Amino acid sequence: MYSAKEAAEITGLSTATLRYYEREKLLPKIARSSSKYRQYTDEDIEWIKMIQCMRMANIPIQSIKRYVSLLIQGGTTLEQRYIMVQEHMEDIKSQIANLQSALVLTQSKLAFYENLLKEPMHQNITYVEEWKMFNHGGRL
Amino acid sequence: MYSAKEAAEITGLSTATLRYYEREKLLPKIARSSSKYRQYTDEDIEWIKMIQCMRMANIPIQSIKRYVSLLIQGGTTLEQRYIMVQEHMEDIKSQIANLQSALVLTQSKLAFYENLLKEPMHQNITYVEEWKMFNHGGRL
DNA sequence: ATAAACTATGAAGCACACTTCAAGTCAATA
DNA sequence: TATTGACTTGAAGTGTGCTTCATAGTTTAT
Repeated sequence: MYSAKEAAEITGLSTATLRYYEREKLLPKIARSSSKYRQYTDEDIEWIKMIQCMRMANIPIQSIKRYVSLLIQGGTTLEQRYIMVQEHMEDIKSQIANLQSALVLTQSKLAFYENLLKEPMHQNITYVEEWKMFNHGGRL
Repeated sequence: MYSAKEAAEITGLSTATLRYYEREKLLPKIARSSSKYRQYTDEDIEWIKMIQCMRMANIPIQSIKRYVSLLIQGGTTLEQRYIMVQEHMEDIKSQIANLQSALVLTQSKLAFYENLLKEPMHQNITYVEEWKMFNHGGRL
C-alpha cells in the first residue's frame, strides 16, 4: 500500500495527475484508508504504468478511457480490445514513420550546416540561399 | 504566385493556419496584391513545408519561431542554428525511442490477445489476470 | 449589376492534458 | 496542544495549437 505521495514518486506523475486519471476513469477506484486517504496497491501501480505506456504513445485520454472501460468489463470484450490494440499499434507505427522522415531531413540539414561552418565563406550565405540549398537536398 | 486558398491546397494546411503562422512569425511577411490579398511565392511554399517538417517532429511553435528568427537574421547566427538543429535531432531521436518501446509493449500485448482468442477458455480471464500476465511479459 | 465566392482583420472560442487554488480534514511531532 | 505537513474536494486556471466568428471589403461569374 502506497500513499498518494509514494505513488507519485514511484510513477513519476504528480498526485494531481493521479487524481485526474482516477476522475477520468483511467484508473479503477483506488482504495481508501480510514478517513479518505488513498491507498495505492501494487496492482494500481502496475495499472498506472500501463497508462503511462499508452500516454507515451500519445494515445489520447479518451481512447485510454474506452480501452480501460472494456478491460474492466472483462472477457466478453476481448475482441474489441484486440481491435483497439491493433489500431494503437498502427498509430504508433505511423508516428514512428513520420518522425523518421523528419529525422532524415534534420540530419541532412545538420550535415549542410557542418559543411557551411567549415567554409570561411559562410558569412555570405543568406537565409534564402540556405533553405534553397536545404530544400534541394531532401524533400518531405 | 498563389492565393490563400491555393497555398492551403498545396500545403494541406487551412488558410486560417497559414495566417496564424504568419502572425506568430513562423513565416516571413507574405506579399500582398493591390488591395490586401496575400500572394504566396514558391519560396513561401517551400518555407511552409519546412515548418510542416518541424511540426511533424513536434517541435513547438515557439522553438520554430526562434529558429526562424535566427534564419532571417542570417549568416552570423549559423552556430546558434547549428546548435538548435542538433537539439531538435536529439529530441526526435528520443521521441522515436519512446515510441519504439511503446510499440514493443503493444506488440506483445497484441500477441497475448491473439493467444487468448485462440483459447476457448478466454471468457474466464478477468482484467486483473490479464494485465498481470501482460505486465509479466514486458516492462517499461 | 448583383449574387456568389474569396479574402481581410481582430477577437473569441475550443480541445486537450494537466495544474493550481481555496478551503477544509487528518496525522505526527515538538 | 499547537503547529507542521500530507491529504481531501470541486472548481477554476494554464499553455498549446489551432479554429471559428463577426464584420467588412474584393473579385468573378451570370
